[in-house]
Amino acid sequence: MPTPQPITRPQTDVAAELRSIALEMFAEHGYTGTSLQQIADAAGYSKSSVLYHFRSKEALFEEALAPSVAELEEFLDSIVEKATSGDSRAQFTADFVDLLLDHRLAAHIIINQGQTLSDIPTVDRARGLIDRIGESFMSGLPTTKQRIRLGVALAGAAYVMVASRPSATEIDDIDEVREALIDVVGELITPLSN
Amino acid sequence: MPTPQPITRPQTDVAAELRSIALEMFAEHGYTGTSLQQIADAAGYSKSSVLYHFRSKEALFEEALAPSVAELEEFLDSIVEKATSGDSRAQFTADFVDLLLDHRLAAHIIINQGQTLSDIPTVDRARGLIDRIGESFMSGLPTTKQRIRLGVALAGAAYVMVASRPSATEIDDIDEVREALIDVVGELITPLSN
DNA sequence: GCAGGCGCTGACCGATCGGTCAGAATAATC
DNA sequence: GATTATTCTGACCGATCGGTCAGCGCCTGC
Repeated sequence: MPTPQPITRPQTDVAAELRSIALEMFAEHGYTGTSLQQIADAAGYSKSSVLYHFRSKEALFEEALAPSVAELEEFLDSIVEKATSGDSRAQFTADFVDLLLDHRLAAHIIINQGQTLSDIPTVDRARGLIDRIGESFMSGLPTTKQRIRLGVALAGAAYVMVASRPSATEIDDIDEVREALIDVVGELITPLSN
Repeated sequence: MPTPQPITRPQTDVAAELRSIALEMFAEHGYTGTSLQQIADAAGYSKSSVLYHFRSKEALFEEALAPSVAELEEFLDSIVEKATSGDSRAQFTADFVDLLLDHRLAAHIIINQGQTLSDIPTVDRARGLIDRIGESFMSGLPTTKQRIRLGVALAGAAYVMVASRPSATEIDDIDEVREALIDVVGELITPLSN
């Protein structure tokens, strides 16, 4: 007999299911381009039911994004601890690419729709975190060239992850993508002279 | 007396004005996030008036995007003529960055909202053109690594141009941006071995 | 059995969406 | 000045938007 969960641990967490489906649809069709009705239909519930689990569309959006943003924040804090230990640069790049890959839907949303949705707190916070990457990683005031290299690396990586050719990334070539991304991001993010 | 235009050449082309305003708003708030009412208000006309000049919202969107897409197509044709003349690589990169800068709103829309709006003919055509860049520029079948480098370059550049820090790109540092973009795009797009 | 809470839903709300249409206002033609 | 196009607009349309609410079914604890 499998250990029965003593406290409430619904084997099918409806809220989590909705968050997952919503995140996917927000990434694919945009926040304004996705209606609660569409999310409800995709999940097999009624619109009212979605609004029973989440106060509003914006609340659903924020909760769907929150875990990824939290992990990004955690990642940044761990980076600051290590400071700029020099040779950990390569490790940072690999970890960062893995973070992006793990949260590619959220990353895609923040990068592509970030400016549009900057009045949503979680999105705004995420954008601030991205700025922190630049500040902490590049010594002192970043030059225009450095800012552009970082921007190209972030937006480019986010785009490639979701838009990679036809549809969803196939599992068998994800390692190839990962390797190529680490390569190109590392190249862009390494602070060159000037 | 300045030469009076013999045929109708309205000194203030309302349709062009609407296209311009609409393009800006579509880029900033997304296609689905921008309503005809908002465009009309921004232009100082009524919604009915906008629909007098354009058959539909989608038609306005397509016409606002069309000139940029046409110029991209022209650019690609001129590239094919030159074939791969080798040393013109640098020239290509500079021309390409200039093209992106000249049409940065349209580029931003196509890159960021392209997959969402791929059912709109002009957008779909533009995405096809972008694919052509990859095919024509990289010899034979592009490897995963090459495709990713191109994707990063395109999406990254498009992002930087519109999202470049606070708001609209200031005129005085546009040369600096241009230079940095040419540098980074050139670096990414140059087909390395493997 | 039954009371009560939880998950869920349909009906409904005001607002706004893209779009139509008849007609007012303006400009051009004779 | 009268006629005719050309712009432009308010009123209106059905559909959909995000969101509210009363209540239905169902499981649980007594």
